[in-house]
Amino acid sequence: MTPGVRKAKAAQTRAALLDAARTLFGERGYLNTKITDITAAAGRSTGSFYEHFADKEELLRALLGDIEDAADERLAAREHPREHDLTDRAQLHAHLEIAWGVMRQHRAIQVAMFQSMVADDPASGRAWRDLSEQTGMLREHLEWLREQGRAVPGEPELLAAGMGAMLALVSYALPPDGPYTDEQVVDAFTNLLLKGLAG
Amino acid sequence: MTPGVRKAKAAQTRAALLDAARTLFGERGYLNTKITDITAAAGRSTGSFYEHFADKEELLRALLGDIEDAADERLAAREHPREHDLTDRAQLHAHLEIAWGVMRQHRAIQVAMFQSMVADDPASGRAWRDLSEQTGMLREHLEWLREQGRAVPGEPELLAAGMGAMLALVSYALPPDGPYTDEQVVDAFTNLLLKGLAG
DNA sequence: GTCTATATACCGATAGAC
DNA sequence: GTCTATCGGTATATAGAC
Repeated sequence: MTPGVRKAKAAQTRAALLDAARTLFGERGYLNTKITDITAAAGRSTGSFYEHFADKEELLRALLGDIEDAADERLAAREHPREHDLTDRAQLHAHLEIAWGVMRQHRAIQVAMFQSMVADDPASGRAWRDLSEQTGMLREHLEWLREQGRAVPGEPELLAAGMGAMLALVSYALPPDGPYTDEQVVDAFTNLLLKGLAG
Repeated sequence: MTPGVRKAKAAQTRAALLDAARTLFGERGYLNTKITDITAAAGRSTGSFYEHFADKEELLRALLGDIEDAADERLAAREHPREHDLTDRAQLHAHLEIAWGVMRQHRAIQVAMFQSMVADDPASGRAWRDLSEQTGMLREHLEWLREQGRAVPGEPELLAAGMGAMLALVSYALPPDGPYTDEQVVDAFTNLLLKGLAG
């Protein structure tokens, strides 16, 4: 066997592990999926796992690349400068639709990330850091609004985190075959955030 | 020793376990706190734990009574019929302030409940059930609004869950000594939800 | 690189003496 | 009711053959 072939086999194993993990994370969640479950589902041995990943968390980070690529792709389709006016219905709707769509399309990974975040030591501050980082774009749009002299209903970081929290937790909790369609969710939250209850 | 005294000692042990658990849940979270950690912190033996609780989850349910009592108490101060107009700034603010205050004052228990909920099998549907139940009051207020012929920006259950998700996850993530005061948070979310971004 | 087999560690839960 | 001691199950990670 040439080195190239062996390398290809290794890549195949790595891909099989990632695939199996994604499936299992979606079915039973991240925390309830053991490393031996992943290797068994991938048809590999336990020991083989550690040739590719140091632990389960590192595998999750590798999966994370997928969802980030998907998000970047959807965002690259249109330019995304700071100068987005979230008080414009169409622009707010587009932002929520993309965020919700990515979370739902890669639900297994979102579930895994969410569980991993919440299982961490609460005192580590990771949850707030993650939430703040993942809503950085929303925050920048709000900061831009404020720089334009427009009234913003509170601290941009706080508002962005609140909106992100709403989407993330509802997406985590709402079953895939739940009672509401994606459109219902996006429309409801667009209305709620755009005009608020007193619109 | 009379039976009465022995009973009192038992109650003391039970209380010590609950106290120790609450402290540890606040420090390291629910998932990272082992039963032996609780008994050690309470100055009792491992075996003694099972005389009072079947497992860690049952202890959490016992702690849950505390937070529910606190919420009921704050709500009993004023009547809380369905006929609350959440499009009125003062009433919305009051609701958010109470919910946020209870979560922050009993942060250890909220952290524990949140971790317990998220650690469960995602396919169990528990997360959505919990979220929906805990926001039942908001939902009823919205349903009442709708019955009055007022426009509501989406399905009441969905909107209520979204608002609850925002509060719950931000409260979980935001450190107790974080960069924002309780007032800032409540005001920001009141503004956001009352008038929305386009207020 | 992949496998089998195992060391290591940990935690939940119980048995039995007091 | 509380204690000490321990069993039993389980998951991570490694060692060594192929």
